Amino acid sequence: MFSQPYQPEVIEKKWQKIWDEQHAFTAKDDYSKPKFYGLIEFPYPSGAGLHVGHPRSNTAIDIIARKRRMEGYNVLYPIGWDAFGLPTENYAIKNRIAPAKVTRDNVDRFRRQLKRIGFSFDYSREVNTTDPSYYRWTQWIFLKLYEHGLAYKAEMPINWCTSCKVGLANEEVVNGVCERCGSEVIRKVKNQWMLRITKYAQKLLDGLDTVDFIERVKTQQRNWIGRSEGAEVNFPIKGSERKLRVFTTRPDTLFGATYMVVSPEHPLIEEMADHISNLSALREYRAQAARKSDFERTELATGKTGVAIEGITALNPITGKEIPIWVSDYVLMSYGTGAIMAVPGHDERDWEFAKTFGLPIVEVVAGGDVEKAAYSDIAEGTLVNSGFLNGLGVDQAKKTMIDYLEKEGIGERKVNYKLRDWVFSRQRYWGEPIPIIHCPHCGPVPLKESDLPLLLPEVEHYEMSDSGESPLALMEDWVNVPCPVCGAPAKRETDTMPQWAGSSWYFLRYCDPHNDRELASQEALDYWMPVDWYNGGMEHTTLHLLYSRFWHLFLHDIGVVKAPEPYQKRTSHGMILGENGEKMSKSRGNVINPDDMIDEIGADAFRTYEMFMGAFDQPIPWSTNGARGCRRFLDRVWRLQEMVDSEAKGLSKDLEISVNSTIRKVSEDFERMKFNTAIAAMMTLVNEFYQKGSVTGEELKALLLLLSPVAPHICEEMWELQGFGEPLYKQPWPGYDENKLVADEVEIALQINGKVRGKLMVPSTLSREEGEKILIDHPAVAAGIAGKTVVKLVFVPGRLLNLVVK
RNA sequence: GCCGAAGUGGUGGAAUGGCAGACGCGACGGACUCAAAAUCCGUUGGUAGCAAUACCGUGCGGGUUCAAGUCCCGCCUUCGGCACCA
Repeated sequence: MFSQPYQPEVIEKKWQKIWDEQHAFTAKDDYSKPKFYGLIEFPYPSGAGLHVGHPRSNTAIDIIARKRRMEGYNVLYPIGWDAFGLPTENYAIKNRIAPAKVTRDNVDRFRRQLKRIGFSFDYSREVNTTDPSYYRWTQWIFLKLYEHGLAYKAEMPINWCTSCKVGLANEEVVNGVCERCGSEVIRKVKNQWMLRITKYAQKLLDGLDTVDFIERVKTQQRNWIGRSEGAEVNFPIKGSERKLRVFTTRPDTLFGATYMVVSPEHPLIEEMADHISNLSALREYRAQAARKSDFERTELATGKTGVAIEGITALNPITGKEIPIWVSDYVLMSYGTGAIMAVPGHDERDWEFAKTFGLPIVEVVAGGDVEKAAYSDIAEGTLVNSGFLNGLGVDQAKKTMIDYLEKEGIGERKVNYKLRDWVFSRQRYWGEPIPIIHCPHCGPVPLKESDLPLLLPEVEHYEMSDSGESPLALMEDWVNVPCPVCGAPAKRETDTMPQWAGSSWYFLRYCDPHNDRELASQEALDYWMPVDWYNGGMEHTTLHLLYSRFWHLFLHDIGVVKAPEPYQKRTSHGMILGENGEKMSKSRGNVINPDDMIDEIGADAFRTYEMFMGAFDQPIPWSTNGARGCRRFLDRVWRLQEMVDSEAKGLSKDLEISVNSTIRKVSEDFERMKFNTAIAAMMTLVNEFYQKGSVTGEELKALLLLLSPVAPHICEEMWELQGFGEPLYKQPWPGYDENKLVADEVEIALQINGKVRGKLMVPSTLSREEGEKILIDHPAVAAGIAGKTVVKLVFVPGRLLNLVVK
């Protein structure tokens, strides 16, 4: 009689050691086998340690990776550390410890925590973005981007904390105030490194049609890129050669353009300063707009402000009518041309502005009432008051107008994107140094590839300087170098790269992580890429996921990688909330620590609960009782060993169907990430074993194989205790018998007019005719149809018989 | 305002247009125990009924269908993201 207790704390350590010693999960460099590359977002090793969100993603792909190995694939399931970044630097400043040391400690703790959960990572391929042998290649990619004109320096407004006197990353600005000191954040123009991601806007959009990403990821990226089609049109300025160029998506409404608006920073104002009579008012307005914080700007988004430019007017190029030019901060310098033609009849913002300042509103699309509201319906409206466009629908009018503009040389077709270039500078210490030297004679000079990596020097203080420059600026020995071209005294770039740099290509490094000649060998990249399945958080959709696609598209264009897109499939998990249904956070006091949970119920039960708690793609509150329920389930699985019938061969007759259909359901559900229903199916099977009171060796084998990707330690241990042979991780994934999925007899519902009147066991091969007879004869049905006429009979084999009567 | 996701028992959630509530949590009852814990067995949407059973029930209002949680039209609410993008 089997009586050993289930002790996860013992067997989990035991099997982790065995897997480790046997290199069970090491990806092979055998490029002849079919491969599977599963990826999760590599963690940022924060001081707080692992939280319960990490294991949700990791376990999901771990299940897939373990299943793929059993299916015979050569599997790459790597792990690494995205270790540059602000929290580490801030912690280092506060506690006076070197960031490199903080990172080392945090990585060690994270690795220990992850190992405890039993993920089948290939730890021999670990990468760390702060390792010079890694960031050497991050810098190399930067040089390539620079060489191809995709990295440039520009005056860009950044977030500026008025109290700390430092530039802040967007992530550090919370509700318009500084995350650290709580004071106001304004826009300040600084010289910044930029990456020309906008050049890839169309490719980033087109690529989405070629990959298997969940729809909401595609939609969010499409919205973020924000493609819009229209035209750029030149408006002459009266009595001048200067033209004012605008972008519009509604060229059809050109006849209704009654004024123009330029953004406060528009160059027109200074260029035509001589002709403008209220220059000081305009400059004052511009200064005011600059002083506004982002927060204020959105707060004020309801009301419109503006100043008319006095002294110059524009001409509507179609009607020839003279129209005023205004300045307003609702027009952004960073989109389109920084100037618009205002059509108040058919644009809500223009309408509001016109009403505020008493500007004329002309209806050019009939269908609404332009005195009451802007009419912007493009599907219904018909053009009026528009000369040669009259009577046309909006779509047709757009085409006709653009053709006309191009023929007359007034304007041309144009596509615009909301996507902005990527601000790539941080005035921070803990990031990759940008490998550029600024020479007073030669301008920016890139380092030679052979001089990489450009090491991050050790400094005394990690605080930003008073001028808002990186701490590197104070390192005179490091900063002052001769120009590599002319030898004149020059200075190194002191900004560092943002955290997104290292994570934009880490999946390539995993393919060949120890290569010191190239970022990865061609063969390794050809074999492993693209990533077959990438799971991660929705919060990265328009950041990391977009940035890394951009880098990969670029690396494809310069011949480093074969395929344009890095990820074949992208899925996303729902966030785990606290027990009270709120987001987990220290301040709310509802954080669940995975270590505590594992101490109580073991890693296998923890993994099982992470997958069982609910639909994988939905946000879901944590329930410690629910997690304990999963431990109970594993206890029941363990105790199956007390009821093994060692005499019985194969599957017992009455469980054949259950076992086969469970194998099918679990196999299919794992692929669809329906882990909760897969586990439910296994619970049901275990309940059936208990009903029967015994289990055969074959039945137990099937269960252990199915359960092993979810709860690998207990399954390995039971496999060994039962003497089933070679370790479980080396076993093939179970198949099922198509002929053993349906019972000979099935229960069907008997319905009258769609209402259930009875249930009946019938042979599963029952024909429509036989069914009809049975139905009519059934007492419950006979009573229901007495005195009525049968109109129709609906027969769904194996499901129901429905009689329609009148 | 725009985009997206979602509203089902006390609770987390199941359900290719085909018997709503699988599986788990909680609760209740029973067995074992001196007792408790653990474990095992059972009950658990609502109303009425001793019962068989009947009626009602998937955010709200309509519709399509023999049949709707599921499809269509019109709303309401919650959550997430974006937000003056011309």
